[in-house]
Amino acid sequence: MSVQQAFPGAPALPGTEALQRSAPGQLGRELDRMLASLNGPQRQAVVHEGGPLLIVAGAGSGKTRVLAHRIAYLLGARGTQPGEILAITFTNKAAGEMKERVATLVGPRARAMWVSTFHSMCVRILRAEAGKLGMKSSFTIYDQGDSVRLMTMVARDLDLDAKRYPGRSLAAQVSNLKNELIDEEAYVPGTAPEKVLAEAYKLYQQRLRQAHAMDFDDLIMTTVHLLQAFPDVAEHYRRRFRHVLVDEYQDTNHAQYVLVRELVGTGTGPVPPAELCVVGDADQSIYAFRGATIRNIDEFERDYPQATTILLEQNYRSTQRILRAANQVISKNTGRRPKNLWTDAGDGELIEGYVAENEHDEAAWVAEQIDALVDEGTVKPKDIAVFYRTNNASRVFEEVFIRVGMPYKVVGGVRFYERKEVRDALAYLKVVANPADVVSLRRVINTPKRGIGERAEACIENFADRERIAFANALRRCSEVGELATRSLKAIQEFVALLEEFEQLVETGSGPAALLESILDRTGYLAELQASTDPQDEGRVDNLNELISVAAEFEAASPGGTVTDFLEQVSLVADADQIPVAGDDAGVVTMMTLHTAKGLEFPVVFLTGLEDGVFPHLRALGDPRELEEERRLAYVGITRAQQRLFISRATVRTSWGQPAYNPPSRFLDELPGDTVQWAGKEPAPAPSTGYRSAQQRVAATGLSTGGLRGGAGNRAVIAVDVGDRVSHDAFGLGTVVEVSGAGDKAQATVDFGSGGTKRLVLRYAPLVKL
DNA sequence: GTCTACGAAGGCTAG
DNA sequence: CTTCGTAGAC
Repeated sequence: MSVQQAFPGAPALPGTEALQRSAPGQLGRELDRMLASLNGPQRQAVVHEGGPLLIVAGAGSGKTRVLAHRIAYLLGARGTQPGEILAITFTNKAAGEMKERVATLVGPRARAMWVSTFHSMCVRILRAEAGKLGMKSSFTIYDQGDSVRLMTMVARDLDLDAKRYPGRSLAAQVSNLKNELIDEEAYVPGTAPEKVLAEAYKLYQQRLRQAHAMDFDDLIMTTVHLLQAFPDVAEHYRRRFRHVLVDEYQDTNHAQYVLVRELVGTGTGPVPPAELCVVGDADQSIYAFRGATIRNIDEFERDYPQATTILLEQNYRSTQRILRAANQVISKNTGRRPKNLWTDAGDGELIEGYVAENEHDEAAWVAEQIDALVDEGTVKPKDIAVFYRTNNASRVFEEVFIRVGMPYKVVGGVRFYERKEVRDALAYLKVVANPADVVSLRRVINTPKRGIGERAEACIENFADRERIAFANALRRCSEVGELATRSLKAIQEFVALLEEFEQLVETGSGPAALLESILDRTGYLAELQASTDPQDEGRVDNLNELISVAAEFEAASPGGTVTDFLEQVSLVADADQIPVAGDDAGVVTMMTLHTAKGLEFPVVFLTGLEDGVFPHLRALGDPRELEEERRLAYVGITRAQQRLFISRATVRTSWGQPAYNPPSRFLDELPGDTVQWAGKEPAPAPSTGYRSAQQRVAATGLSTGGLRGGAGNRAVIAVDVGDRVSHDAFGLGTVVEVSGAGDKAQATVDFGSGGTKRLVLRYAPLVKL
């Protein structure tokens, strides 16, 4: 780490004449006050000039503040123009907040900065440079669902065995290749399955091009290739962005890493390299599954030999006790740069733990604790967050919260934009904005049912192939197909007329909201839902109304915004973008996955499902590297808590419709013993008798538990048959060779291969059926 | 030819 | 427990 220039006191203000004229002296005082509010390393990070800067920011060490202040300092004290700044954040929400913070410091000219996510930034560049790539600037963005659907179509066209090569898996592999910047030309397959993948990759890319579409990973990869293939384009952006700031650098993948490098430049051309500032914490890297690699942060100094590293270890968020727990857990990971978070905030209260009988009991306990905390009057629901490892865990909490009348919001999960009706409606918009978009076109061609079935679709496709025209054009020329039934032909003609009507609407200046309303009305989509007796469809109507509101809001916020612009905004939203904004009211309890929780903080945090097989996730148990990632996830979870941390696990949990006896999470053993106070009893594997579960207590105190399933009296035992493959936490994989007894006394003899043959009581054995 | 109902299969985290 | 694919009914 290089020695930093001491805080320069009252900084001179070179090159900000305009500002100084409008606010003489005031900006200087503002900057002084701003710098004085930072600690030493933070201040160094803010005022650092020149070479690449790595800020290793521990959890809660004020990195967002440092970034915002650094930008303000660049603008206020170093004469940087807002247009020269590119800041890349993790979510759109973070980008918005960053912009706002800077705006309060330097005024409305902050608007000229680029503050966005990687994906938004790439879309912006790609739309501007689409011509260079032979694309229309109104290209459609395919999300994961679209990619999988397209890949499934590709696999079918290649006559691939759907069992061996599911679209989902092929799409995932292609995604991984793109994250490594390996395009379909560069990919060199070795094995037979890889050759199949290569074929699928090629055809998939061809179909994307025909549809004028890009998938999520294309956005990054194509931007990199654009910058590499067109030096003039690269130079243009390098001239423009003299400062590149990247947040959450530990979550960048290879493609994003190269993208940053290309934007910054090496200075070998006519433009000197931009000033690069990255912020991150290797201990909070939790996105390996989408290609993120800690390497990027660990090797920053090797990638940029001139780099300066600044370590932020003082934590302004949590109590010392919470930090001690977090430090202890993360210290079990190997090969990490040692880091020790500290605070002068004092010890704080003990972490409270609870061993629940089952997941319902766990949820009831959480609800009970929240109720008590809110009753005390010290915290409001909005101060409280409940975290879980996987989205499906939210359901049980929702059930209990609804029952006890606790206001809450689930962030993420079955995301709004992934709901069927919302996707259908958006698919119509996509088709209108981009008729070449086959995936969307085929999604809506018979939605709602209008008598264009599989057969008719195949006829059109054949015709399109024969005539070498696009599917959309074949539809329009359906009368020439010949082999179509009159009935189908009529249906198709009506559908085409409908599409033309919508296109007409856009040409006459309708915005996305009006178009959406017209689509839902004229296609009969809304009418069908309203006429339905299915109670689920009521919610669907609500969701569609919500979507229209979103479109109306979009129009209000960006006048003149096109349908394409609206679709872009909608496809790039993140889970974390929908976290409720803190107001003056009591707000609601927030529930989310640990992944979504990254970057957030709450006075009170509940960390649930601390069981081996849940958290750490089952898929990570056998893999030390994945286990370390789970541990980082635990570290992220613990460090979200400001004042109070509650942790819980369930002795038995229903998963996949089967009860599973999960052992305590190994992370529990890694917590310092004196930081946790276990409620009710010691953390023992078997539930003892004679204590009342939270579920029973909730029932007794009038917080009715109604018909909670899987209660204490209704203990289910894992059902296995001879020949079943099972997994045991300690013994590994095995095969059931004998079953005896019934109910609680049921036993199974399991052959664990090299692990020997064991006789297990199913009631207690941590056995999972495969 | 198209729609609906049933059985099988796969299940995490996300822009 | 959900989503997908395939078989039978309209």
